[in-house]
Amino acid sequence: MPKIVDHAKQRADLLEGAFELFADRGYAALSMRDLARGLGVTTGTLYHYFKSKDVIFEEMVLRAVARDLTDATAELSEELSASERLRLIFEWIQANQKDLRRVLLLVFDFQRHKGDDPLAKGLVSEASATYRREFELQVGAAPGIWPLILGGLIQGILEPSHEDGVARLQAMETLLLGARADGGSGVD
Amino acid sequence: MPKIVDHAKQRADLLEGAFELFADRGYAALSMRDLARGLGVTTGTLYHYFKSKDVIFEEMVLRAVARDLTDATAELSEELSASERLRLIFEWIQANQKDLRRVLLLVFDFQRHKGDDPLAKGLVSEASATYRREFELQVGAAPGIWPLILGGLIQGILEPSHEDGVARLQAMETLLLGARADGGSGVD
DNA sequence: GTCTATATTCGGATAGAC
DNA sequence: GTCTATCCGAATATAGAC
Repeated sequence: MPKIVDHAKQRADLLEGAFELFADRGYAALSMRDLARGLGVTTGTLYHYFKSKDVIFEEMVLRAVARDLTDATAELSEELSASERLRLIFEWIQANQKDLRRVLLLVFDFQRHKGDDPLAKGLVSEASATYRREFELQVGAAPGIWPLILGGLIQGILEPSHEDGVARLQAMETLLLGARADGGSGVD
Repeated sequence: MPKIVDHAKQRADLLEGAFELFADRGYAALSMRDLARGLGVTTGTLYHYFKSKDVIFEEMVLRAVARDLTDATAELSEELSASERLRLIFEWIQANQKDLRRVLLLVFDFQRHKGDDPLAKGLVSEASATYRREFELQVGAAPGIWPLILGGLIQGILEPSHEDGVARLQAMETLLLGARADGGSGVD
């Protein structure tokens, strides 16, 4: 009788571990060999569960996005105002900013390595849009708020010493109120 | 007497060409051989003018920053209001966004390759701070405006199809006015 | 271990000002 | 012709992949 393993769970576990390894070393620099070694399996096992390095990367990204969205919105209830939801999401982002920055850098490394491969671009823009849409669903689509979120993360990468999350949250609230005052249909 | 070439000009020309090559291929993927070949010289020549690949990269970045600042602020006069200056700078950024995005991606590639080398971090944060300080000098330090600039560029990298510069400019003007109304001492 | 590719070095060739 | 900054590219050393 063959050894029975939960195929889906094994895949999920591998993807989970792959995230840490990719985030640390980048897409290009992490070979399948290193990935396997870091996961405690062989390349043969990896290829048994996944068709290619790209497939691993793609599934890992989609998984991470889904987990983030669940996690970030877990405590948001319908009864909260847009402003309160914004504050809670902002706090989640601040708490997870280290990981979020690693993801951004990983995505840029992936993009660079793939040149202008349309598949890669599609994955990146789809993942990015998923975050953005959920954010706009939660707090409204006031122009500028989402780029301000992204910009805050980038600023933290570029100039770690020069950060002021509180001021940025206030700026986002200003934008939120501004859009409300307009007549509400603020579309970015 | 020896052959005379304008040493400073030759350095500048090499750095100029190096920018295009680095921006296209990234820091890690561009070897000194390829760089030399792309510039129409040999590695020997390169090392005659520069101590190392890192020095080339650093000088090239500082040069590009200086050129950008001169270029972006060329048409700004003292008589313009902060809001008008913001608009002109924003238009310059929009016109040069393709290059600016390439520079951002290049910097991220450099950072990844250098790990947490403090010299590399210093270069990146110094360059970033130079842009930011000049911007704040020109339009004021209203919280959120600078990250919003960065975020717009990043959004363009991640989701090229979903861009709205006009809305972002309006958001920045809102933030500018908000800071003014506060009493003016809005520090990010 | 071998093989490949890299950043860097160095002894010599070249050009052109005097 | 002399001199030397400039330029060349094979050689070196080192690192990593396999």
